[in-house]
Amino acid sequence: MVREGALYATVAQALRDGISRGDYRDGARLPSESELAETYGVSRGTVRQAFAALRAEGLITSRQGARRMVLGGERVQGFSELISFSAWARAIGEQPSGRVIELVRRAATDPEAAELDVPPGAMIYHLTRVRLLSGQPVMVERTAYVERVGALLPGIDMATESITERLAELDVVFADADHGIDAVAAGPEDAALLEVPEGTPLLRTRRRGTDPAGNPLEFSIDSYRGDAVVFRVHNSVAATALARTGNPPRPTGSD
Amino acid sequence: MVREGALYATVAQALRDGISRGDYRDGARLPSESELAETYGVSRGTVRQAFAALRAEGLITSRQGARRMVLGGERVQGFSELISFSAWARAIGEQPSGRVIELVRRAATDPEAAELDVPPGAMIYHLTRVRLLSGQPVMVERTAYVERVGALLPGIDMATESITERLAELDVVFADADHGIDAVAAGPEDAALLEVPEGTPLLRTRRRGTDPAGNPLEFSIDSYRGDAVVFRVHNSVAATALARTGNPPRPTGSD
DNA sequence: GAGTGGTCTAGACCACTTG
DNA sequence: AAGTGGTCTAGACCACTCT
Repeated sequence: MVREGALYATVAQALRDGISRGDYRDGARLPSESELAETYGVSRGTVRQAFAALRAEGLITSRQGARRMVLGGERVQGFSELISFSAWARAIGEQPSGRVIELVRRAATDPEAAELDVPPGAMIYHLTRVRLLSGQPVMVERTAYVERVGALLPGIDMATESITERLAELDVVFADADHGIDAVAAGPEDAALLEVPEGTPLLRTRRRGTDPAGNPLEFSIDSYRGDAVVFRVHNSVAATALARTGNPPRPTGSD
Repeated sequence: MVREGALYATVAQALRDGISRGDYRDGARLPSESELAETYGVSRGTVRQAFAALRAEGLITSRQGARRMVLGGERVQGFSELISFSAWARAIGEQPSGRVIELVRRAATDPEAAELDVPPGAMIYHLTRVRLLSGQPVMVERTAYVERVGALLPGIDMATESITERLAELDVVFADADHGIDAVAAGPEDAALLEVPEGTPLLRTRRRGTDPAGNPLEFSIDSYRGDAVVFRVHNSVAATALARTGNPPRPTGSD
C-alpha cells in the first residue's frame, strides 16, 4: 500500500487493495462509513470521499440505507491507461512497442486546427505510429500535437518510451479526454500497417486530450484491429448525478 | 428551472442552465465557490458537491488555485442516453422506432446465465429488435432479460415505447451499466436486418445493466452500423469511466 | 499577497434499508 | 427500531494560481 498525498486517497487505495485481494468478494458488503472512519482515524467525510472515488470507477454500488457492495467484473483502473497505449499494455500484462512511420512539422489542416483550438494553418507536429502488443501490430496511431508539445517529441525515444509518461515528466500533463468511437473498414494503408486484409473492421477512436486548464494538447485518431481490443465503459446514475427525467406517478390525480 | 430534491442538485442545474444559456461561455471563468455559496445561501460544501457533478460530466475544468472554467465541445448527456436507444435518439433530434423480430421465454445459455447472475438454465426472456432512426435501420439489438423483468415486456408496446422508460415507471430502475465496445464484420443475419453487405464493419456493444443494488437486469448485444453511430465518452483524471480491455491476437509461433 | 480550490473535521438531521 | 448512507453546515488549514 503506497502512501498517497491525501488521506481519502489512502483510504480509497486500501479499499481497492482489499477488494482485489479478495477481502471483500464480489457481492460482499463493505464496512460502513463509521467503521472505516474509526479504523483509519479519519472523519466520516473523508471516508465518503474515498467511497466516491470507487463509485466513480464503477467498483462498488451505493444506495441510501444499505451497505455498499462490491460490483463484479474485472476492471482496468485509471485515467493513464486510457490515454497511454504503453500504460494500458503494461496494465494487461503485454509488452508495448511502437514503430514510427512519420513525424513531421507542418501546417494544421482545418479539422486539426479546430480540434486543437489553434488558428487555421498554425504549425503543428504530426506523428504516425504503428503500436504493437508483444510484437503483433494492433493499432495505427495518427496524432496531431500542438507545437509547444510537439517540439518536445524529437527528444523522446518513441520506440521504447511512453510519450505520455515522458511528457508528464516535462510537466505536460493530460487531465481530460474526449473520445469518439466508431467502426470503419480498413483502407489500403491501415491494412498494410496492421497486416490485415483491406475491409477488415477497425475500431476507431478520435481523442482530444487537454491539460488541467482545458487547453488542447493533442488530437489523435487511433485505429485498432477489431479483434484486438475491447473498450469498456462503466457508467451509472451516480456518476452523472443527474436528475431522473421520469414522471413519478402522482397519487393525487391527473395532469 | 425545476426544483430538485437536493440543494446541490438545484445549484448544479442552475449552473448547467447558465452554461447552456451562454451566461458562461466556452472558456469563461465560473463564479468562485464562496460567491455561489452566498448567492444561493448554501454552504461551501454544497457548492462543491454541485461542481463535482459538473466535473464528472466533463462540463468544466477544476484546478487548485484557479477559477473553474467551461469546457468546450458538445456533450453526450447522461446515463439514460447510453442505456436507452430511444433517449439517445431523441437527444440527437432523431425519431426512434423499433421492429420486433422475436421475443421468447427460454432457458439461458451459459454466457447469458453468467452475465445475468442466474443459475445455468434458468428461464429468461430474449428479445431481438431492429432499431431505426427516422426509418433507417441502424442497430440490431439482442437483449436477455432476467425473468422478473422480462415478464413485464408483453405489456409494453415495443414498437413505439421506450422499454427502459416504461420499466422505470414500473419501478425497474437501471443504476449502473458496463459496456464493452468492439468492431466486428456483419454476419449474414445482421447484414440482412441492417440492409448492408456482409462483412460491413459494425460497432458492437455488449452491455450489462444492473439495478441500484447491483443485481443484473439485462444483458444486451447491440450491433450498430459503423457509419451510423459514434460513441462519445468523456473522462478525466477526476472521473474515469472508460477502459480498454485487451484481446491481443495470439502469435501462432512461440509463447 | 490575495484569492481560490483541495482537504479535513465534527457535528446534525433526514430517508431509506434491514432484521 | 437500529443502522446506514445522503445531505448540509460552519468552521479550519494548506497548496496553488494569478497579477
